[in-house]
Amino acid sequence: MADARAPGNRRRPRQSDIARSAGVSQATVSLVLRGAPTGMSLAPATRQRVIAAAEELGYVPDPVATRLAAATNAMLGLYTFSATFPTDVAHSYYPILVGVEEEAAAQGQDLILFTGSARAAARADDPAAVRRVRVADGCLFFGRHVPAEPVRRLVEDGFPFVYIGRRDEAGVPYVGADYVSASADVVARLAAAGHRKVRYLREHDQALASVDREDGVLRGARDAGLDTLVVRTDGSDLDALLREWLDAGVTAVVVEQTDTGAALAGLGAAIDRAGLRCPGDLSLALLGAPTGTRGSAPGGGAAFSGFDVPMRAMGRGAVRLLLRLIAGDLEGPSRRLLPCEPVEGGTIGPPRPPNRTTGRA
Amino acid sequence: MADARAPGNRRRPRQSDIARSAGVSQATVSLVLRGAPTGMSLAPATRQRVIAAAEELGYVPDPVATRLAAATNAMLGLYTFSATFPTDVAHSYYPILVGVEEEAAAQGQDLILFTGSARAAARADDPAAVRRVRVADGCLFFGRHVPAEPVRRLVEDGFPFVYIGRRDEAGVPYVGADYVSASADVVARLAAAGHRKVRYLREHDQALASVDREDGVLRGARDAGLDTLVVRTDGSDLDALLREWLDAGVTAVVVEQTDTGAALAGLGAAIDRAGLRCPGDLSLALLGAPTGTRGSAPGGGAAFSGFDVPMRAMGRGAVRLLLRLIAGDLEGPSRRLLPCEPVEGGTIGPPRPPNRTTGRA
DNA sequence: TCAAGGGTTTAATTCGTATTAATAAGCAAT
DNA sequence: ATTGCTTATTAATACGAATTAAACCCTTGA
Repeated sequence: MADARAPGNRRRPRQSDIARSAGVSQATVSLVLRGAPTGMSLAPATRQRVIAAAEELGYVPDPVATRLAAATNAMLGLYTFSATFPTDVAHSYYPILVGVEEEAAAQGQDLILFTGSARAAARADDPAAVRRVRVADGCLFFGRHVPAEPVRRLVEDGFPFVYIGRRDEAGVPYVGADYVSASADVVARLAAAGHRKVRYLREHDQALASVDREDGVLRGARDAGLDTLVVRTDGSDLDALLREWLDAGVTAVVVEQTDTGAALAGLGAAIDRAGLRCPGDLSLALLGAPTGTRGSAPGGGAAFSGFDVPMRAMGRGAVRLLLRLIAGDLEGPSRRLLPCEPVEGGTIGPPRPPNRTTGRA
Repeated sequence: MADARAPGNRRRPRQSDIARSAGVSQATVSLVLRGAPTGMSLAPATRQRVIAAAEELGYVPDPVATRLAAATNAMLGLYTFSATFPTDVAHSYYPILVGVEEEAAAQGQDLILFTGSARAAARADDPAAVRRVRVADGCLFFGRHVPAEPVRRLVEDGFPFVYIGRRDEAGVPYVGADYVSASADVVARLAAAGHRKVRYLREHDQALASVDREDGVLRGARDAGLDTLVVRTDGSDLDALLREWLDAGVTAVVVEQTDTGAALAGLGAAIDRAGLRCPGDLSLALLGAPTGTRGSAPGGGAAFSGFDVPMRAMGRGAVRLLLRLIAGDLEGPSRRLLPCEPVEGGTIGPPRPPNRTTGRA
């Protein structure tokens, strides 16, 4: 088991090889390459010889050994509880990865994707596997289904990590999005456009992101004095519900955007089947608009009105926060909520006059 | 720097703690927890005591130490030479990552993205930085601009690695796509549709992928006895060229798909400006069609005809090959070209009759 | 000449686990 | 009682680098 080396293969050079080659001790090699502590000096000639030998042999420090000796290795972990690179292009999380990668690269940090470990952990139902993240200097966590216990242990051990997305657990650092304010703001915009009767469509999911949006919607509705109702759906058979809403004088619908997009897809299908136009017949707002070109709404194909989740910024911010935690020089709070940019879009208009008839029977 | 431990929490338990608690040696603990080699037996009572103590203390093995002792670390590297890591889904290489991650996860391997190192290497123009990939058990390389020297060193050292994309250098294992056959096949399809006069538009790039496509086009044209000409472009000002072609009786154009997409974009713009329809006025074929929905062609918006680069399969295949190299049990060749799937699309039609006038003056 | 001092280098130890060679203990047979 | 043979356990060491205390120069100054 020990020998996984391909045949006919020189061993990776280590510090002792350099030492022998340069005629010094391993300790000296470490001091030269790692940098001597203040007050200790190396002879320039020695330094040169060591560096030359290291170059000659193609030495690269073993991050595992480095890590075991309690230093850092310029590697950040990324532990996701789903695929890191989503196969489905419709998957909405990848801008986070873009942000993480951008910032990590800018900071000279490499990235370890614990996809193999995560998969193994899930398959074997082995909560201890999360510990593997300790090979990195610190780790980003991301995803909905997170085993609480192993993460609690990481906190306890003082291992630096950051969640992407808000978390409730005490002492867990995170970088999230301020869904509450953003959602309230969307409702306020509907109110400003003249809407009085609004419905909020969400999924059955218990995720914090969903809870926050609902909180925001309710807060915005209360502040504006709107008639609002929260409805949960799995996205199927929304035709009757839509009809009912229209008959009751509802003029605007707010939908949450999730990773599955079930609620949105279901509503969109129902709107198309009913032959409704947006925002002519019905105003639509999306809490968390998908980025780029994929945001064409049903009933006319306009860009969704709503807000933009700053996913890329979250990724970047999480990396920055993590690096501060690793360095230990954290002054401010280790929990941050980033503001969501309002998206004007084209699906919010004035409310449809109650007398006008809808698309078709 | 040394202390990454949060203040005031106890050190996490290690094997020696269990040993003390159970009244055995550390070696025994390791043997119990890890499993003794065949031929060596543990007393059931001892085993019980050790397991109980480990449970009691909440022991979890330190993966860092485990790997330091075990020599292989179940980590595969991924090093790209492009300016930015293709985490953006819009990037044409993204499916490769999907494939790599899929297969790595399935094999229980974690993935190290050397984005930070690559960036640093590029910035400092330090070819030695590539050596950092040795922290992984093996590495995948990917990208057009590859510093030859450090890679040659890796070959020399016997470090297991695999290129994604064909390489000329001797002894470099790769998983690529058979652009030659696929391109020849596309030309054959044009010939079968009745086209006699065809132009091939490519970029100035010297990349092997471009060379292969041109070779394939030329081979296909020769086999079918077509009148063919290769034209290089940077994608700008193709209007005059397009006009010239039409006047000369050209009825089909083949374009290469690259990471920049410059040639294709330029031709598309020229076609749109000329008000041409595809395939009514001109047949189009794309060598390496973008996957999914992004492939709508100019002059009508049909899906491109051409072939599909099996990027996902390349990613998966590269991981599999790399693991075989690492394990050392390689029987077959370490160079593989995967076939490209032909894509029917809607931009190849019968040639336009020579008498009919084109879109506009 | 010896001691003191400063600049350089190294021996020794640490990190936590895996593994092997060696030891100890138990028991049967001689 | 001694040898021989299992079975159970441990001492010792490797893994590769970081770190500290100690040793080694080589000058100066007395």
